[in-house]
Amino acid sequence: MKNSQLYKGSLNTIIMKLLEENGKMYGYEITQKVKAITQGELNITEGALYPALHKMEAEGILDVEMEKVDNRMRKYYKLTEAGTKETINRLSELEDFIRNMQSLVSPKPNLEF
Amino acid sequence: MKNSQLYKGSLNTIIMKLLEENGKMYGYEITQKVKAITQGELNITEGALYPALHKMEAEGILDVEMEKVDNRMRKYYKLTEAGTKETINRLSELEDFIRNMQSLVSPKPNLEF
DNA sequence: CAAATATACATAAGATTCTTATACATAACT
DNA sequence: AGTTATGTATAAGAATCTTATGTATATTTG
Repeated sequence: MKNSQLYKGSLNTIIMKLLEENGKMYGYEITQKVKAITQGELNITEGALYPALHKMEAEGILDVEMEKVDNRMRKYYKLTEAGTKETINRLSELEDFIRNMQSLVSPKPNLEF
Repeated sequence: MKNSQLYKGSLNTIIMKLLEENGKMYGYEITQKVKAITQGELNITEGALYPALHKMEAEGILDVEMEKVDNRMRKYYKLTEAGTKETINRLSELEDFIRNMQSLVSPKPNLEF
């Protein structure tokens, strides 16, 4: 994804959130969207992306729909019903994660005194 | 660490930040501190912690100091000079990471219109 | 007082996730 | 004609973590 190890473990959540927002997307589109949103800071590699998509499909999180555009094949992915539910959990976990990390790096002043 | 995959890759940053803040700490103390700060949400396992500490020591990020307390051994870790510099980078990366993740999950409204 | 829990460190096997490299194919640009 | 962009795919290896186990002392609890 980039040099920072921190993104490890966040790819599925990112994909699910983008699909929740955009209905359906294809792999290459996801990489470009993420690059655009993060202003080039986060580049998802194909070696990480495609296995992740395949796994989520196998798990019943995603559905696939093939489409031929400009003589090139596209595989559109969208969330299944179970995937939509799981996305809610993932986003909630992400909020907790961010909150916990912020607590760790910028501890609140002790309000008891 | 917990059930959420999101913490994967953040352990070293957490350790470094705690050591920057507290001067020196030993392994068990780190696990308890993290548990307290996150109100029990994040539990660092020994299987993750000790190899991480040993690796950072080997990389010159941490220094070790043994101490015997109550007839039990403690290994205190503290940041080396190089470790202190690296901590600044890591914390900066963490800020970027959190900012990017927030952009991805809660995209800002387009201000061009 | 015996058993369980807390304190304290350590490692090994396996799972998961990612990087790096490679592969194939078409379209567009230079 | 060659490079870049678009588009998907996989395989080998690295890195990080989980789970399980091991050792040892101190404290609490039934």
